[in-house]
Amino acid sequence: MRLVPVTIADVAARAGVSKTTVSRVLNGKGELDSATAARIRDLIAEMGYVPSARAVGLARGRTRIVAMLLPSLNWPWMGEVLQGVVEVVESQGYGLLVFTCTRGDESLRHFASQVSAQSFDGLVVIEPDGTLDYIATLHEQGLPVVLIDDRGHSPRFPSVRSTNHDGARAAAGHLLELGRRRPLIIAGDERFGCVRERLAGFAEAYARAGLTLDAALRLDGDFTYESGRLAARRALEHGLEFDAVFAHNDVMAVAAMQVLRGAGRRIPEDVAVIGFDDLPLAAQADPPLTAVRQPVREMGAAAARALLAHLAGTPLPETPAILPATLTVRASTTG
Amino acid sequence: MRLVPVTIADVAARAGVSKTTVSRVLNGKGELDSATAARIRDLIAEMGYVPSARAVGLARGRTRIVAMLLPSLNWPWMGEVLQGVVEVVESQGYGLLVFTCTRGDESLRHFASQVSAQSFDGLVVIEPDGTLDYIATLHEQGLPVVLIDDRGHSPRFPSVRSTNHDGARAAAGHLLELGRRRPLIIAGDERFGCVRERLAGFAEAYARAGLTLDAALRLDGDFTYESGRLAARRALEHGLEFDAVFAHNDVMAVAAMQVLRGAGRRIPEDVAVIGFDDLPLAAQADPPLTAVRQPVREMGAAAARALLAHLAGTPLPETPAILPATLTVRASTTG
DNA sequence: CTGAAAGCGCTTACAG
DNA sequence: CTGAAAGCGCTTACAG
Repeated sequence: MRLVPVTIADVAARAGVSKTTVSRVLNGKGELDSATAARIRDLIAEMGYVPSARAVGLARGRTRIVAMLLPSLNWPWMGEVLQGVVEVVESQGYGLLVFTCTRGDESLRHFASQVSAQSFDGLVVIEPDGTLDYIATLHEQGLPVVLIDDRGHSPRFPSVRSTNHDGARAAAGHLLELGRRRPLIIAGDERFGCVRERLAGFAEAYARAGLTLDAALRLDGDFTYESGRLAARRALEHGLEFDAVFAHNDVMAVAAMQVLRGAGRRIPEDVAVIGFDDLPLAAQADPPLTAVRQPVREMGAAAARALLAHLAGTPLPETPAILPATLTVRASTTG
Repeated sequence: MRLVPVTIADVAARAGVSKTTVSRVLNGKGELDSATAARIRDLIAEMGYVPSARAVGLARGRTRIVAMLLPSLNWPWMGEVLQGVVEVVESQGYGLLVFTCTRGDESLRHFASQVSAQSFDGLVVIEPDGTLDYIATLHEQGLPVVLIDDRGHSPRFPSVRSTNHDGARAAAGHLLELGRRRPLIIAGDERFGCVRERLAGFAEAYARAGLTLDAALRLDGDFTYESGRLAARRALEHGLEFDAVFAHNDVMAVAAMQVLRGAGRRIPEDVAVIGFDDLPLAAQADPPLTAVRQPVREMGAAAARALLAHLAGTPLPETPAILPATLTVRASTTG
């Protein structure tokens, strides 16, 4: 049965009409006799006819497929984003093609050739390192693109982002309420806009309270578990005095908690700890980790919705869509 | 430029040859004058011509797209599997279409319609709950399918799995070497073949050592963090005596560790703990968790390789491909 | 309200 | 070694 799929010609023949007519009931275009329309509809159901995606795509010049380009699927929150994208895409009857960049240039070549082959109608992207200009080029050439801006790029094409600044400010506000005046900051790489925003938002809340952050209390990590451990160890070795930790992601926060505990610091009594992202591992840490929640799944869904709306005719907004990052309080600060 | 893509007709016209000839150099079929071939090749490069995937697909009756069907992208190891699949698929010039089942029947309807529309050439699947028969049907109807058998289905179509039995036996062997004679087992749902295999493998090692496991020391979880905590709490409340924990995944193992520690048990001195899967969270737990490693990424890659080989003409093996699950020893047992 | 015909951009016998 | 023509399975002016 699958070997001899039914085509529009088969349906037309059995209905005794032209392919044009069948095509019309399929697409609901043009006025047609309601009786024959009903008859054809029944026949379609009975024969289990589904138009070939390939043929429709060629005839219409569209694939009804959306692509997602991302650095790697190994990152902890990548699954969440993808889930947000895929649900929206599927619910509109589109397919989702996934491209990864783990094999460097070769990955990118493969992706580029699929772009040229017009394998999809639009693109949602989380920037693989160093590809922002390339993506901008695609956008300029007319490929509908929406960026999920996890790094604070603020590009000159449509994007979705979250309030890194406000989220960090909320974290600082929470620590201030708890009377913590000497927070240790375990930051990410400052080349990233999101890192600069988080640093600024955090500092702003302290400044408003009339406090200046001690520059010595800032250590830079790279978002990995190991770098979180390292930062905490350094802070201890250098004899830094701090009563809180604000890490730029959950993994570094958890790593720091472990090191501090191992050194005899009580959490949160001696050191209150806050992470960023609020992945499942935050709630499952010991003690459960207070964290700024990034709505990654919603960001994926929002990006997909914007892209699909564009494909349906709505112009893409040129200003980024901004979703709120909010604080989730747990025992690592209020135990 | 993207708005007026170059076609094979454009290349043929500029080269002063027929489309047939261009097609031949594209596909390397038939013998053709090496000089003209070279000239056309240069022209193709110069014009940046890439054949339309839609047109090629229609003409050849193939899409060069592979689909992956899975329950949800939220599961901790799903990203790893997908990564394994996507790398193989991309390296062969195929595209990967991802389908999810988070929206229940509607998701499945969407997927089914894409099957009927012949949107892809083959399928890699991690079984969404209750779809095994449906997938078997697809296979019978001629759709090339490979199952990544995470649950021990042992279906009657091609699959990839890991040695649950041997992995659990290795875990037990390790505990026996450490002199642990009363292991608490936090199992998964026994409806899953993988759970039964792990129980059997674990028991076998103890039996060989002349020891019978105390049935009271087995509690059932459902692979979630909460169920791991609950099992550990129950064990404590019931006053069960145990000197080790073997959990059927890492998350439950970590949850149990936290509860036991909270109750004053030292790990590993009082209780040695072993998980299953060996996700990043195992190495990042405190103490680092000994775990049976499931090669999920390799399983994804193996499934993709088998599928692509089949699409290229090699018959699919009817016996499952079996990858080894091995023990990674860390401080939760040997601290 | 309906159909014949051209076209989407390729591939593939077939003929020379 | 090369090309004309048919075909893949649809959609879409155009005509009636």
